[in-house]
Amino acid sequence: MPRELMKEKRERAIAIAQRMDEHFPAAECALHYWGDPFKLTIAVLLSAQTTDRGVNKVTPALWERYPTPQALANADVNEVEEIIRTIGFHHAKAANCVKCARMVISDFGGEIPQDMTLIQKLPGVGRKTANVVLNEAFGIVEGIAVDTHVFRIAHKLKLVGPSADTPQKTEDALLKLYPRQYWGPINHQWVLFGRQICIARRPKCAECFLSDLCPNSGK
DNA sequence: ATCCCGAGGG
DNA sequence: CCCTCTGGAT
Repeated sequence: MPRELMKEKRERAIAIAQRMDEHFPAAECALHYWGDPFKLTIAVLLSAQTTDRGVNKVTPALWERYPTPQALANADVNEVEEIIRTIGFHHAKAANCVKCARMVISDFGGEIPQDMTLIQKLPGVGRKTANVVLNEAFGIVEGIAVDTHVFRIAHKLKLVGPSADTPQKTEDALLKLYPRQYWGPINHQWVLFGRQICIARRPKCAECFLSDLCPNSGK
C-alpha cells in the first residue's frame, strides 16, 4: 500500500479510537472477579459464546463451593456442571474448569502464568481469552483480543483488508495499524460498540457515532 | 429467529 | 476450512 494511503488509513483508525473513547469512557471488563487472575480466567473461559450476564449469575455459587484452585481441582465435574448448567456449552466448560484448576496446580504452582504461550496451554483458553486475562488481571498488553465483535467491526470499518480472514490475521493487522497505547481500550470498547450499536445483522447506523467514518454505513 | 466478550478437533 | 458444542434472553 502507498505511504499516503497508509497514513490516511491510520489517521482514520486513530479518529475511530478517539470516538470510541469519548463514547465509552473508562470501559472495563463486564465480567466479575477481575481482581483474581484465576477466577477471571475461569469466568472468561465460561463466557465463550454466552452472555456476561449468564456467567456473572453462576460464578458466585461456583466460588462459594470452590473458593480456591485447589478446591476446584478436587471437584467432581458433574457437580460443577450442575452449578453452571444455565449457561451455554456447560458440559465441555465444566470439564475445562476442572482441568484448568488441575493444570494450574500441577504445572504452574497454583497461579495463572503471566505468559501468552503458557496461559494458552490451559484447556479452553485460546488467544482471545489469554489476551483478556493478561490485560485485565496483570496489566500486560501484548495483543488485541479478537472476538466476533472486533472481527466484524474491523472489517466493516475497513481497518483490515479482506485477506484478514481469521482472528489471528485480524489481530496482526490491527496491531500494525494501532500504536500500542490503543490496544488495551479496544478490548473493552469495541465489544460494547458491537453489542449496542454495530450489531451483527442489524446495525443501528442512524444513531452511530462513527457513521461519517464508516465506508459501510447504512449497509 | 438471533445473538451472546470462542475454542478445539477433524 | 469446516464443524460441533449449549441454554437463556430478547
